[in-house]
Amino acid sequence: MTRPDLEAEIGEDNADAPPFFQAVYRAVHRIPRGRVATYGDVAAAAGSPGAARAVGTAMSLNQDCSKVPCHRVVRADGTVGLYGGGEAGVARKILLLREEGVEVDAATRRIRGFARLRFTSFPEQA
DNA sequence: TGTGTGACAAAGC
DNA sequence: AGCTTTGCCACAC
Repeated sequence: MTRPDLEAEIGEDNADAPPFFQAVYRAVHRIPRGRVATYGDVAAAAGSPGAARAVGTAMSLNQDCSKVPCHRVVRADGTVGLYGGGEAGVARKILLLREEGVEVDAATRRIRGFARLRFTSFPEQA
């Protein structure tokens, strides 16, 4: 993949990130609107099953939210998890999800119909 | 090389 | 249904 292609996919700034982070960003880029994936799902798609924690680190350093919709990456227990900016960030994450039709319980922060909305069929990487 | 750091996860209680 | 270990991984220093 050429650099311009990479920049178009994950953003110019993200194109300088370490290899694993780039793989993560490319995977997250593929999560369809209105669907969600867990940190573990993304780790597996990026080629490192079990690296869920490292995915969280990658998300926290994401430089281009328009190309890498990290609000669609949630916890395996069905709760939305964290987001940059502390509590206000989490509120923003919930809002973004709601805008694409993903309903989140305000009290428990659990995604309604999580199993149904969970996206795992990432295309196999070239 | 070794250590510390998390937007996690599964198991134990 | 919750809270607390314990294990995990890639990365930065």
